[in-house]
Amino acid sequence: MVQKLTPDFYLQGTLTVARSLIGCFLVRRTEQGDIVGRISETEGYIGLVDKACHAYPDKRTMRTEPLFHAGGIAYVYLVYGMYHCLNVVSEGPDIPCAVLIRGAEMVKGAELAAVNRYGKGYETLSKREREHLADGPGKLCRAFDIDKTLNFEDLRGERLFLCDTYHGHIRQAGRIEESRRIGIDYAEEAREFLWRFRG
DNA sequence: GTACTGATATGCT
DNA sequence: GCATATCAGTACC
Repeated sequence: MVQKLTPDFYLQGTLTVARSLIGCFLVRRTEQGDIVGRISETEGYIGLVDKACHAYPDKRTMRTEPLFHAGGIAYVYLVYGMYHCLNVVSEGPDIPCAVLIRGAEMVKGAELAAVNRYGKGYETLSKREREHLADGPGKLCRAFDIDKTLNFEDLRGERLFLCDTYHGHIRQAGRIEESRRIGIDYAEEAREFLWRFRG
């Protein structure tokens, strides 16, 4: 059975959501089957106080629009002209914030993920390739076939959703490590915030 | 394992 | 024009 995260889950504080997402399952439902990963790394971004957030300080543009919606939808954007990043929008409407999904461990659909990432079957991957299928935000989006067509997508929908139980797999999170976020050296004091979670 | 480099498109000054 | 919530490849150790 599959237990999707409830609407209330996404309305909690961003850092609570970021922390609670560790161990949850990200499901990408495609015509060929489900691609499923256990979320292992997240980062919180809080628009009103966080210079690293695209919506700082309360900056509402076409790009940041999803961040201003109520929690529970996807914010997908392009970085460095090449890679997509998936965020889970959190908290209520008009409070721009989200959780970046930075990495996942494959649970199901590794074959599909291998084709998406490397254009070849899982069995033909090197050990190195197998271990890095979705261990970064850009890699995860490639593996899960996530691009801007999923921007604004309802995360309780059919194409992309989050759950804490997926057919016998149950959320497990032991100790969760907090650390500084990655790739935001421009963000002054916000660099120091311990808003990255791993577990 | 770390260090460096180049590729690339979009959103904003 | 310029900066960017990244990655793969290479060269090391």
